[in-house]
Amino acid sequence: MANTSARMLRLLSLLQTHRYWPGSELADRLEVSARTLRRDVDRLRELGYPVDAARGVAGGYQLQAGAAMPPLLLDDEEAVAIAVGLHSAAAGAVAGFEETSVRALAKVIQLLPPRLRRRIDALQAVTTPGVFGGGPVLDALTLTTLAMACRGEERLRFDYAPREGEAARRHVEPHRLVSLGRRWYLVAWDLERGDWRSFRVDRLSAPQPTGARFRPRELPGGDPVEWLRSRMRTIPNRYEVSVVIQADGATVRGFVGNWGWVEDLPEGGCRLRMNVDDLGWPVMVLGVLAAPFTVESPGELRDLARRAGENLVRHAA
Amino acid sequence: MANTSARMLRLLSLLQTHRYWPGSELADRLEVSARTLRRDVDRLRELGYPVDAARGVAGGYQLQAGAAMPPLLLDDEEAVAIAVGLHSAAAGAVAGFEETSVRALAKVIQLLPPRLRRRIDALQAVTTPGVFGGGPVLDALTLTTLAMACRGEERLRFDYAPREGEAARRHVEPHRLVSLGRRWYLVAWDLERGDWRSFRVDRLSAPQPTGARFRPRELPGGDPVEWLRSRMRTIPNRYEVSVVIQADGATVRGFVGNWGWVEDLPEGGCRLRMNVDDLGWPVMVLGVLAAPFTVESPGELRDLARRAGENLVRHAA
DNA sequence: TTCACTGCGGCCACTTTCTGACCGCAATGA
DNA sequence: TCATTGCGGTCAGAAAGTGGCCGCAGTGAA
Repeated sequence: MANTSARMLRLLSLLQTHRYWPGSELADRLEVSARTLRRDVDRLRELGYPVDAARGVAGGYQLQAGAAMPPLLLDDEEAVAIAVGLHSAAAGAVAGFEETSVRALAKVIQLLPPRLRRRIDALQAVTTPGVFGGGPVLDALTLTTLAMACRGEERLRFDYAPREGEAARRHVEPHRLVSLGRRWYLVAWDLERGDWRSFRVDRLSAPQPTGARFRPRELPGGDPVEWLRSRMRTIPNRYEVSVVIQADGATVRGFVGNWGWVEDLPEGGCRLRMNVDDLGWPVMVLGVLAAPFTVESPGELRDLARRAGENLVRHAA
Repeated sequence: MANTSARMLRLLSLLQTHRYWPGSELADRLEVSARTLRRDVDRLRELGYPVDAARGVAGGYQLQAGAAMPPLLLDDEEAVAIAVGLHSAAAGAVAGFEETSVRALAKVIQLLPPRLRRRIDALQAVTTPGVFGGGPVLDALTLTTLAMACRGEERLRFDYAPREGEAARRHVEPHRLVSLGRRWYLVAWDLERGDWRSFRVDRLSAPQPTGARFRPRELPGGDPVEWLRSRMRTIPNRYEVSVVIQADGATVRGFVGNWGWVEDLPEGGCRLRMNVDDLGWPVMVLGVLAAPFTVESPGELRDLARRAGENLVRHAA
């Protein structure tokens, strides 16, 4: 039967790569009779994959979008592209998709043949550098290891360097990875302390799944993001930027994309709000927009902008 | 046999989502005896998927990375995350991966159930806004339609508005999508003109696969990217930026990531090179680095930086 | 060390499915 | 009109999948 199953997969793969296939060619490639091919196609249809067929002189088969996602049969290139895309999405390139991307990435990485993995590792750190300074640089491996441990409900040991105090080895039951304010946190049950804790992933190193599985405990309140947020409230460390800019709202919006909120003002111009760790980014935006602006908050942004401006003028002579 | 095949896929899916599975549970879920499960696992192994097994009291099965990429069995969330990640990678979020990402995206989109497709469409244009102004905004649908037509070797009609002259309907045999300098081009055999042509994707609209398949012709020289580049040489429109910065090379590198090349200078500092359409981006970098710099080229960058600086100083008061 | 647990794989008998060959039918487009 | 191509019924022989049984072999806790 390995034959049949494998053949079905091959058929699906063929249908996925080329849009149209004449039946005779498919039968040829699969090394079966046309009758059997028809039966295979039927089987696919029974499994819920909608295979269209066209009769007549230029007939053939084609796979259409259906109710369920068929198994994706990827070649090397595609697998790498997917991993890389998820990588950058996990790093925050697409706001709101960090966590889902990491989960998907963990799955892909786990299955990726080593030779492809090497190609991706070469692309290194998860935090896309260059978008703007923000966010600590993380090891993709660390992040996906954690994601896999969460998914697999597997205990975990790692070194953790808290803000104060000494680094120490921890032993936890990982619960969820949460991306909050351009930082990653692991929410986990600390086995030694017998309580829920959160760990900043960038302070964590050498994670090792122990292999021991566990039955997940219930997090108080249920929602890890809420739990973490309420925990973080005591340590606010971000800037609330608010700037009025004498420029078209649409232009500004196009510029900051989903890294900020732009509100059109009735008297013309717009107000830009951003939440950032690092004021470098708003300064960049102001610098390149080349439009009059007024900083409402924070004061530090004003100083930073002035200094940046002076630096530019001085050296652009 | 639909049973067996479907069961194998389900087994693979189970092994992909949870890292460890006790055999009894798998057998339970698949509604077969333990003996048959063992056989199924064997079959997977025969197909090349390395399933590890652990004996003893906490035994179980687990899927490992193997030589080939197994079929990815995705749930809704993951499929969306992958599409979104590829989206942003196709838009140039990860330099050098635009084309592969579009190819992979085309495959995913083609298979995506409509309800998921809607979720992704809601995320709109392919060009991630906000990274910096550059790049025209493209419709993801257009791009993937083209990619699918290329892959499927299917003739295509579309409206094309050349730089000069009137828009007209074209009929082509699509060959390859090429991303060059933050723009997308379709390299195709123009059926009316009987010659190879390149089309800027952002000037192209209403693409429609005709359904007619064709046997791909050979592009002169073979390499579409080279072919296109040599064609473009007559119309250069990018800036070659070169700036010496009195700052640590590593810092700068961390900032510009793969949007530029940083070269450490023996006398200290570094030289940053970038290829851009829009000088806004290098100005941003210079602005936020807050380090002395010297613009080597182009002259326009100097002016732009000065103006941006003056603007910052004036309004940051 | 012992013992319970779990995976491994041979064997058997029975059942189910798969396969290729043949057929006539139906849709398609030249 | 006609060649082409997909559809699906039927048949008989071949191939496979299945559950139940067995003893064996690692593993880790008591």
